[in-house]
Amino acid sequence: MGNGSKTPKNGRNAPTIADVAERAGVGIGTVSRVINNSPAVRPETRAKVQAVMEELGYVPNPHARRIAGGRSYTVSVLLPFVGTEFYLRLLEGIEAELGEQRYDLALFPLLSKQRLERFLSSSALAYHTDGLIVASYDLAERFPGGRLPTDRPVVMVDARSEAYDSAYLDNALGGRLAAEHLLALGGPVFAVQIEEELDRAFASTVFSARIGGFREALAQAGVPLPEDHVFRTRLSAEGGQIALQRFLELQRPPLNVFAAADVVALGVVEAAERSGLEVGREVRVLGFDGQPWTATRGLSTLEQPVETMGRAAARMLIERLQGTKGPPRHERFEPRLVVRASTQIGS
Amino acid sequence: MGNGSKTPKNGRNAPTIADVAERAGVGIGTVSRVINNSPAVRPETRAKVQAVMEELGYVPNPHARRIAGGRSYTVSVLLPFVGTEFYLRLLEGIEAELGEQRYDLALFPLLSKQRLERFLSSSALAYHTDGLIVASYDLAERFPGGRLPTDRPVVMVDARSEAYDSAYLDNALGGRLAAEHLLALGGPVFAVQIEEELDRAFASTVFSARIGGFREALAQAGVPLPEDHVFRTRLSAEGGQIALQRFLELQRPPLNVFAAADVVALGVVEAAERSGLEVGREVRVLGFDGQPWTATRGLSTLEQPVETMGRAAARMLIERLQGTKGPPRHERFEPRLVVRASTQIGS
DNA sequence: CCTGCGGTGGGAAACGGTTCGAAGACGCCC
DNA sequence: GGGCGTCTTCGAACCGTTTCCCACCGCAGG
Repeated sequence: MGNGSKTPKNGRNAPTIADVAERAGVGIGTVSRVINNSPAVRPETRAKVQAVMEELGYVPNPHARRIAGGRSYTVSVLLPFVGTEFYLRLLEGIEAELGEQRYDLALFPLLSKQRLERFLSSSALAYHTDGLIVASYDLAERFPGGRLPTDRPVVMVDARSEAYDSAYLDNALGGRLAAEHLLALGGPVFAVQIEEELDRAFASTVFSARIGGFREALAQAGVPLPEDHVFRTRLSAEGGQIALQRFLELQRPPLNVFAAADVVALGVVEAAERSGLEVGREVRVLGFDGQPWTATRGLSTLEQPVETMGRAAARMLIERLQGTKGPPRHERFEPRLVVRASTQIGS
Repeated sequence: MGNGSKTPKNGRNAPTIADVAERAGVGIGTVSRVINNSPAVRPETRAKVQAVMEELGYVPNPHARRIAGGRSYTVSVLLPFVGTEFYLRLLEGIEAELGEQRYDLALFPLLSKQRLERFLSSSALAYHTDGLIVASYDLAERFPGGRLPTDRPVVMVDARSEAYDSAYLDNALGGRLAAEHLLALGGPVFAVQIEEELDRAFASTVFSARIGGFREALAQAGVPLPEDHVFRTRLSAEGGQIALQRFLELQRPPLNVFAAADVVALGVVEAAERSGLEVGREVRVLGFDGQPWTATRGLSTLEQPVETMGRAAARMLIERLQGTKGPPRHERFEPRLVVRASTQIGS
């Protein structure tokens, strides 16, 4: 096996920093500096090196980076193990921001508490990462001292934490906006609440915050929400279908329904259509999340800036990784009411 | 900051192989051989080294292993992004087997096709692992040539693939067993089928195989299954609730329901209880999966040896990693009927 | 013309492991 | 007693990066 002939193609042995250096006629240190955006490189040199990297398809080996530099340029993202589009969008945002800073991410689905603890303590995993982004759960509060047993920086997203930086949505505000909107339409108001035990391992509070804000705004307007106007279900479209059935037993159309999540709102719409009721007139439905498909289904919703929140979280983490000190910072985001056919008479 | 005093505790700087070697009075090569179960170590030496490793809390750095040895002793597990207990159990099995061989795993939730392709091609991730275990989807068939674009070994679990080793359950057999059992009870038979688009990114075939076997066995017994005796829903307990509602519109109790998944069967049970019907007599319910909680809920089910399948998949992968050649091997597993109160008259 | 200095670039050392050639210890045989 | 395997063990070399020290360059100032 003479290794005289280079095989820099996407084959078994990838090109190394030495290959790049040689081909570009510079030293390995210079290549490293280019990779790490060090300012101490002349623009022409940088361009030349980058061209060679491109040509050779060079990608720095993260394991080597980790071992040499102490950092892996990788962050772990801990996310609930539920299949919703929300997390897809959130990751989109996180990844966009991390990518610009040449960071990678490793996903860690939160399947069980046991697994989480193994992840955090036993260091044997592939998750030897520089920092953590935790989505949707305030994991910190379930550990003694209110802090995760790790010395790496942590940022919360879609959740607020006292102990760590966080980027979160004002869910209660969303509930209040929902109340205002539905009240303006006139007619009785109902709500679909969602069980917090998302995946029977961890509990989130977003849904109760949404319904809480809703209830509060209604009360302030002098229209309290009766208990039987609230239906609780697990997170599924079918739960929304059942909810509307119940509501129709109590009340003849027209009626207004606020669902704490778009998926559930979709079920309400499905059930209405199946019952031959006109959505937007006889049954008005307002969801929450702003999932992409709500536009084509004509579903009114409270849109949250998911990608933006993801980016914000990633940015905060990177700043911490670069040494920023100081008390936890919190970025608050607001949902935006998007009115579509499902809460508008006719088209 | 004199570093004269060692801090081998679980602090910032973990002990290295050199620390262990020094403390044990051996060379680093010997320590490495102990770590890797090389036979060329005297038992007493091995014991001594292991004692020191224990004492120091030494864990080999996977990045260093990867860089030095070419392997990372880590395998990726690709799994659908749905929050079911099935995957928890599957991972339990996989992890048990891998752990015995000193391998770690990195989870990769299959959120979208786009993300999968990035994972497989762009090598920049932390997922520089030695092999892949793919759960539930025959991902291979969606790539040109019917093979994943990777040269690392691949094993399928809970799915069968022509191109790769696989450990899978005979779902059709489960359906047939279900049919036999329900027929023996007497009375009309219904089925709840589940949408294959588990998480709207990838499609699985397990549910249609289950219902397929069910239908086939019924037909053979001369009791074909009418179309309106099959209700389709997404995977959720509420879907089961709605299904029973529909069935009760067509048929007065007693009736028998086979649900293609335990979660859905649970919904059927819930709906029956809410309607004041006696489960096991007026409504008989049979699930599929053998989730741990079925025991306490008295739900009859087709139990699958999930952990065992996971172990089998991991074992096959490790063998491949150790150089085993040859055509794809397939391990077939069979579900086992567990009869409980939900398909038994009285207690 | 010499000196000093900021801006660049080169490459040795280090990171924490694996691997492999070499060497020591020991027992056996002639 | 010397020759020769076998069984263990040692530690240097290496994996692909980062980091740091030093050298070099060109230019302004004395």
